[in-house]
Amino acid sequence: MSDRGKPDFPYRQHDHQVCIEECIKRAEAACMDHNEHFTENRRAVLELLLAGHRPLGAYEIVEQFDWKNRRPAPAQIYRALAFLESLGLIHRIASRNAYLACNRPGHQKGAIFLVCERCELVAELEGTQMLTAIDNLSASSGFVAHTHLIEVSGLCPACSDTQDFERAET
Amino acid sequence: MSDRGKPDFPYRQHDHQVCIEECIKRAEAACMDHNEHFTENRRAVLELLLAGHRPLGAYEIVEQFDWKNRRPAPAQIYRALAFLESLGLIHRIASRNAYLACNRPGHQKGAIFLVCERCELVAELEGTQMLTAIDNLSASSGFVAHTHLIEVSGLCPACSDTQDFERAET
DNA sequence: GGGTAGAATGTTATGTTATAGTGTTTGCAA
DNA sequence: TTGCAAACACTATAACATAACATTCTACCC
Repeated sequence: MSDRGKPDFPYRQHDHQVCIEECIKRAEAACMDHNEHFTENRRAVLELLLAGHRPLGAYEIVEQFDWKNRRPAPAQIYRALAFLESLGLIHRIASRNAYLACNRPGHQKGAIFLVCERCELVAELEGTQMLTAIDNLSASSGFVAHTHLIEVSGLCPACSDTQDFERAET
Repeated sequence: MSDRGKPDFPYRQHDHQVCIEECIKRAEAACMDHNEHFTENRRAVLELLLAGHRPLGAYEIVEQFDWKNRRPAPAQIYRALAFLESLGLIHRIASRNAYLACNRPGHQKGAIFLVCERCELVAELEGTQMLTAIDNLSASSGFVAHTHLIEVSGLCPACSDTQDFERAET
């Protein structure tokens, strides 16, 4: 990976194992807080999403799901996804019809997603200020904003660096 | 429709027939410019989308399509949609899996969509400044932005005004 | 006019994403 | 131990989208 002078793109030089463990811990805590169960099914789905900072389609999750040698039906995966999303533990990437583990704990709202067209890496930026600006713009039209969707497609630093087609590392 | 003090939300007090005609004219011109044909199929799809400032799903278009008493296959509709989108005459609303006629001629890029959760009306705002800000934010992470998706869900002025469930007018 | 190349359309089939509906199991508390 | 609610299992189907290939239309050249 070439780091020459590139700015602080998320995930560069991070310890992914620690990252995963922290996310799981946060998930457990969030379930406690909401008096919900962090069941094995839900945990398995979250773990698959945590494997990389790349969004997975629901059916990719179905395929990769190997807990107790079972291949669950889509409905089961969608239930887990809906649950995890309701707790702000994952996000749906609308432009890809895919799901991504959240890495901004405690900041369910106000994310901007940078989606790499080449390696599929997705960075989640804090965008509260941006959202405020958008809310103001909406409000000036008399529109009452509830939820926001901001997704940017392009090339991540690693991919815009390289000319060949190797994938950026997680 | 109650107008008391509400700001300039798009489509209020506009002549929709004129609006439609202008869009059709622009479509014809755009096709001329690009040396493409504005075929009856494409026109029919665009006209359906122009009927209201609401996004239609591809299969809604299939159902409403009555040109020459034929009911086209989805593929045909998707071809027309892809064509119209390539010319910037329509937009895809990702959060709804639906398509919307463009009403910002000549400004293919840089739109922000305000989607009413109640009446489904979609306003398309000029958001070039916002996009520049987002590009700057992305760039500070070393991300090279190509395309943007900004969709806001909420309530349009008419719907946030009313307590009952009648729909806002087109 | 006739030929022809490319665009557009017609048609069939299938791939992909998402949810509805119903019944069963599980965990927990009265 | 019974009863309840949450979660899960399973089946089916809805909803969205594209692949592949045949046919028709259109513009243009001879």
